[in-house]
Amino acid sequence: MQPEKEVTIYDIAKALNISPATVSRGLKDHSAISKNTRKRIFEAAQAMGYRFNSFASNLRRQKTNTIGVIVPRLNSAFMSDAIAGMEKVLNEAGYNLIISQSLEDTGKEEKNAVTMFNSRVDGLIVSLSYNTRAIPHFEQFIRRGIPLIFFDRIYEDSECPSIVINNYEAAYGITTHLIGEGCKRIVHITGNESGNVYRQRFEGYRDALKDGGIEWDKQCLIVNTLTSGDGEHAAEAILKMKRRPDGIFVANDNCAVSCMLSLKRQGIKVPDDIAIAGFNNDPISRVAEPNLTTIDYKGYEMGEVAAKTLIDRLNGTSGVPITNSLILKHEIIVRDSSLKNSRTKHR
Amino acid sequence: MQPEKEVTIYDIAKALNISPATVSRGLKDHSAISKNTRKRIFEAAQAMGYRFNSFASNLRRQKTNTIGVIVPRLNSAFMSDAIAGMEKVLNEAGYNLIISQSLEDTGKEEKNAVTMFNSRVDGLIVSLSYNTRAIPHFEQFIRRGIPLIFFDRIYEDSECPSIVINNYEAAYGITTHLIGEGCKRIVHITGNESGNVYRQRFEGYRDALKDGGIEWDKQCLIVNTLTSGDGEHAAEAILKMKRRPDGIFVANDNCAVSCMLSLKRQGIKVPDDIAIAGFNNDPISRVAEPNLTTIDYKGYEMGEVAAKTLIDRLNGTSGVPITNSLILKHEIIVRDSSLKNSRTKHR
DNA sequence: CTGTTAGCGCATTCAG
DNA sequence: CTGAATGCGCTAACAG
Repeated sequence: MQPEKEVTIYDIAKALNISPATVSRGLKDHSAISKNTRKRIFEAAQAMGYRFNSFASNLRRQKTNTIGVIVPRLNSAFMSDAIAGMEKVLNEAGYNLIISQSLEDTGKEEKNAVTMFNSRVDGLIVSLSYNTRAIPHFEQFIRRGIPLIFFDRIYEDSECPSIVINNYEAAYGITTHLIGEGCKRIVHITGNESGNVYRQRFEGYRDALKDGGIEWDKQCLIVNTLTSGDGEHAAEAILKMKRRPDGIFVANDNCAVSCMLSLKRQGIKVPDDIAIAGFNNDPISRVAEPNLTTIDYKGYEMGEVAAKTLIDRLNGTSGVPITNSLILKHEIIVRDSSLKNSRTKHR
Repeated sequence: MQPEKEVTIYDIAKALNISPATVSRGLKDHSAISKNTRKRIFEAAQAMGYRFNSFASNLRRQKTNTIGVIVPRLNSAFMSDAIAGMEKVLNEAGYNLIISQSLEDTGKEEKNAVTMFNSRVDGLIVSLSYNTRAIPHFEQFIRRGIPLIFFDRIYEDSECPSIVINNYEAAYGITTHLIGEGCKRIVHITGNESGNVYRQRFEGYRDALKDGGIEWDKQCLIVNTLTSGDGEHAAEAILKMKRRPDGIFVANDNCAVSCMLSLKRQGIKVPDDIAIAGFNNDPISRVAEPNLTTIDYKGYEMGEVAAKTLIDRLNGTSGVPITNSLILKHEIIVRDSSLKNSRTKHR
């Protein structure tokens, strides 16, 4: 089968005996084209199988109507929600999305950034990879005036708008909850402390201990990459501790669940021997037994807000200062994995 | 801060006193440019902050180096694996990806197809949405000679290459396993039977029953959309059945797990009262208690293969027939949720 | 090995 | 309300 030839506005113009300029305007509903001509143009375009050439348009207009998104991974409940939220808002505003994942690798993140740059995205929404500590690869965007928005895993030293939750407060709250349930010795399993997310969760945990009258013990901090494998290793480490903890606060649900299951396999009772709390309200937290106490925050909303903030910047009357950072709400979801007291009370 | 002006190959040419054509060639490592000139060009480009304009290039070459991907959803373990596999292969081959999700809505799938078409993707990889039964929205690609590859949820009546597993065989195998564990009455929970995936799983189940000497009973088929909500409803329905089943084969893990948890909440023992098996080997299947027996198939590999098949088509010496469809391997993963016999034996 | 030339399809200024 | 003319930046003949 022969590939059909592309139809251009010139072809339409010729067919209708008008000029290409008129066709171009008619196609984009320019007000200065008569209703009738416009109608004829649309009909001809339809009939001839015309398709808009966005490359020519982009080249001409020096704009792409494309937004780049770089995230650590797509395959988490939080992230795919966030992306769904962005897609909705940006599509409605007439933008397309190019999505790529850094797979928690700063090198790949840099390459992704180059691709986005060369694709001349009109704006960029980023959640940083695990180890990224500096953002020279994003500075070219800032220099060229291309709006850059961070969400969740943000770069704190930049002027860019950032959409986050209050990780400190969430961690403080959930740790306080564990203390309220009677935990005296609480281990914290978390990720690289140099990023905003895990550092703040750690700080919230630490301060909650202090304010709860529990002395902070270095032994109680386990830092890894929060994979499920890490959860199992952490469980081993915990079982080997001289002073065994009676509570664990893990900075993500995946790791929390695998840690919990490992502990259970070794005969530990959860929450009686050790109470456990996670972070993210991943669906997995509702499947694990006992169900996992965790922090809920809305990925979809975060995506929407990030996208809206970006659109503000794109349309923004420059000079007018726009809200720089937004802190969205979170919620502590208390489930069985941490309910020491309530168990005693109820049974 | 002033946005910097764009540097073009003309600027580089002027700076080096050579022609733009030479710069263009040098930049893409054309063999007919001396090593020395090439080096000077790269250095100048670097120094001047040049960035390649893919729109101009695309416009000129009538190619985009972009591949479109349309899938039902991104947020399943299988799908994000598949996409990771594609991304790897296609990136290495110099292609970019535009990804979009139909959210199981044929209407959105159609819109996505239009976007891809207007973005002039060089090729398209598709897994169909739940209800899609006809593909007029993809015919324009075929007409224009743009390679189209289906994977997993394929369109069976098309000439397009398809990458799948043998759903029939997998379902047959896992049902036979349930029968081997002593199940006499096995319910099948599945999705819309008009798509290849769920129809074949149903047929495999039905034939396994027949070959296992179990009479096929219409009552035992529950069709829904396989969400976790559907799993709960299915559990209710099962509990209301006059003849209660002793086995359930669910066409996806998510639904299987929520069904299993609902049954457990109602006091059913799994696997003793009812054995359960799922499909997909989703991480959730290893978290649920008991661990879920399921079918493993490799999303990553499927993505890689789909991408490679596409690349073959793109480079393909036309006329040479290329393998049209590929059937990848699957594996039955037996876990506790279906081990009636073994339990008896071991304890 | 390098240069000249032309045009990909569209949007926009300016002139009617 | 419409048309003529120009160029966005790059690539690929073709010609040295």
